[in-house]
Amino acid sequence: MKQTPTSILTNSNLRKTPIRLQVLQLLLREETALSSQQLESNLHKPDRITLYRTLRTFEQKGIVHQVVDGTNNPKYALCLNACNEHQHLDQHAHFHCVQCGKTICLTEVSQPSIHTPAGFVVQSSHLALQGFCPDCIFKGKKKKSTL
Amino acid sequence: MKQTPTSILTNSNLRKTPIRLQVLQLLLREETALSSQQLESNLHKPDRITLYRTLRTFEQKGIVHQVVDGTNNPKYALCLNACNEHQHLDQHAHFHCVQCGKTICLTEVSQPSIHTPAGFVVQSSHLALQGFCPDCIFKGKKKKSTL
DNA sequence: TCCTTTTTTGCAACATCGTTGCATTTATCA
DNA sequence: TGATAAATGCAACGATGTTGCAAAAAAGGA
Ligand SMILES: [Mn+2]
Ligand SMILES: [Mn+2]
Ligand SMILES: [Zn+2]
Ligand SMILES: [Zn+2]
Repeated sequence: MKQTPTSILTNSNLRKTPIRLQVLQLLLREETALSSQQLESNLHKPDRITLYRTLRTFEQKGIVHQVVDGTNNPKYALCLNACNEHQHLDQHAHFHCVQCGKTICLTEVSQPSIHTPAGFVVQSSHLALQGFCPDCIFKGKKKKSTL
Repeated sequence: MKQTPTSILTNSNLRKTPIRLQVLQLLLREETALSSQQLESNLHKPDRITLYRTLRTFEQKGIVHQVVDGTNNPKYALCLNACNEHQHLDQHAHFHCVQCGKTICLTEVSQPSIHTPAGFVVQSSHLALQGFCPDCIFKGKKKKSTL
């Protein structure tokens, strides 16, 4: 079934409030991961604190996952359907375009298997790639998008 | 030749000031990457602003590299000798211990080669691993170290 | 529709992190 | 031991993120 803001909130037993619906709408429309600032500047009646709480709630419920893209500026993207309040299953790489600033989930690129030095026990990993996204390889697009 | 705080500053044409010498001493002694807060709390007469400027200068000169360990809290570690003011060559993975909080450069683990989707041009990457470090696999050590 | 219950919001207040401008101090070297 | 350039220390500011608490709003049943 296709996901809608309403269906997502219903499935997670969360009330349908304006900010939550708007955040989900933005994340569903964009294919990219968004920072809290990017979300805030695209909301209708934004309240910083409510947005932070919204994102935390979504993360706890398995609706969004926090993205590590190497900028030390946390981004948020929709989880795959398999995630829920008990576990996150978002083991894919992420790409950050140094030209337009977009951060993209590479859902088809799974975490590489690493030969870790003896004595280390790896539980999870983040792979963040930097470079040029398909839109930016060709000359035209130069400016950072606000979304 | 063995690196000392003094030799490092001399090689980079930087003046030998107390804070710079202390930061280098800490980074040389610890095998781990340290955050600006961790550094600050282990300095003798710390000034936050001077420390930030010190770290920025060191990064520009190829003395330290900023470490992405997945916590969104930037860490700093000494570069290999090959780095300089023109280029950084620190393409290794980093490990963050969820028990003791230490972040360790895995200099022997180089970046994995990734099969990126068509259209993306990768220039650099960060691989951050999370789990238990050798010191923390066995029961004893439970508390986060301040260094 | 209206009332009750529970969740969610909005605001104030605060903490941490990081940056810039500028006058003062200090390291370096002649 | 000065002269000079580099580095520091401080004030001031902006951005980010958190908590407590009273007010508002969503949900569901009467
Ligand atoms: Mn993702
Ligand atoms: Mn490193
Ligand atoms: Zn791009
Ligand atoms: Zn450890």
